[in-house]
Amino acid sequence: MHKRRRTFVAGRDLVHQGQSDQAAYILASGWACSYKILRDGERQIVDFQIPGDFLGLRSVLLHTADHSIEPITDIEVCEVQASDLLGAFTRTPRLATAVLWAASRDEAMVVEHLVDIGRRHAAERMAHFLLELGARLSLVGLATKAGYTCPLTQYLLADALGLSAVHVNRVLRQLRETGLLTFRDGYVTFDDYDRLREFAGFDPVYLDHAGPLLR
Amino acid sequence: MHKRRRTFVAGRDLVHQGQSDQAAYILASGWACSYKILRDGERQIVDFQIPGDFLGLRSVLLHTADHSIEPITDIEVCEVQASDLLGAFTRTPRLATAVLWAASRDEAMVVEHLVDIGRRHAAERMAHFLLELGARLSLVGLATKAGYTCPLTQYLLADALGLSAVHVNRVLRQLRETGLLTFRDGYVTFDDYDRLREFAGFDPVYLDHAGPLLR
DNA sequence: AGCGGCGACTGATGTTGATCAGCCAAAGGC
DNA sequence: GCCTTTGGCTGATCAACATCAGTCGCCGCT
Repeated sequence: MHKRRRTFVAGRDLVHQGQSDQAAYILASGWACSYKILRDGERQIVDFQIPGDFLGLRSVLLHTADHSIEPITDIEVCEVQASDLLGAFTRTPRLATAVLWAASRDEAMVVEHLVDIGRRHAAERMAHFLLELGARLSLVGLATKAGYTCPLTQYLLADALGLSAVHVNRVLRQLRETGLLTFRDGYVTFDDYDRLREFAGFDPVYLDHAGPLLR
Repeated sequence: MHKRRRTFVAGRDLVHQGQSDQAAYILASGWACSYKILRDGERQIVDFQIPGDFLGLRSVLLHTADHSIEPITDIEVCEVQASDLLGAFTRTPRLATAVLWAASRDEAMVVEHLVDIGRRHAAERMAHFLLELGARLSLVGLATKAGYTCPLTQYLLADALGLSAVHVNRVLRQLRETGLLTFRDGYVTFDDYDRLREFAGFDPVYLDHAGPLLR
């Protein structure tokens, strides 16, 4: 499959809401986020993408981007042409199953964020979110049970969790003071992983470590 | 593909959170909902399914159900065996693309619900949700711009929108009193479709009427 | 006829998290 | 050296929505 390596700088949109006939990308290094903007200027971040994640798959399949993607840090990606991707499915059906699996995993994460925002209060929500991120990062060797480096600002967390930046700050303080987790100077530390897991009701089955090809 | 026709009664779960090696279903008649239960008994409904929708696709691909599915009315479904589905992909790669498209559309809807709950206030949220449902129903001939019959209770709406049942009631009253929409006796009436659309900021591009095979 | 259950509906009270308004430290531009 | 920007942090006030505690009408049961 034809893959072109490209780099993008932080802050400049990679995919823009409403664009059509978009390429897809695989994120090689750096962090990005996918989000939607509403009429009134409010922003909802749907998910953060970390190295190894697929970017813009939905834009390709639906022919038009229903969301934007912005690099949070400078990033490197491999570009995958839409036609190449769809063509490869006919030649390698197993690839189609694998991509379908990846899409399902993405959807499961979005569902979990929906539950976060709909039914967990701010502190649980934050804890659950940072635990999920940790679990995903540890799959690519970027986190341990102790913690991970994390380039997110409190504003980004607010837009992802449906909170105000002010409240994010208070919630982080609360989590720090109760000895559950510390987020400071770009580093997340799990001060008491088990109690934190219990507090957030975090159950990582939906991240499905197994992958599409086992069984 | 082997398809077995089955019926289920309202209220008895079709798929249960944590089950593995589940079959998938295509909903032939009736309504269902997919939801997650939290430790504390709170429930978040992720989406409602209407005739023509795929049920439990994610459970098949991830090998284990991360959510439950409950029929809201008595329903009829066609059962599709997991092995048949995955086998068919290798014989008919186009089918894989079609299913991938369907999965992307599902994900786009979940994303829209995330935006609903994260960044729209209760009345906008309700309006947007009922408009989306109307748009989906009209694709299968079950709704017009005037309205549609809708078996949902206020409790179900509350669990879907992340509100309390009490507040759902108040919001519905408000929408009725401002002449936007009326939900009464199992029927949703759009009293002023254009103003309602404007009010909710509803833009149905993500429902992608085109389908996977055009272009 | 009487009872129990369910869904719609309402007023009073309480809490969560938004908003406003501001401070401080670090980093970069000129 | 000064000015501006950015991100983290805080107290005071306020609105949205939850919770509690009911009422009412309808239906099916015995």
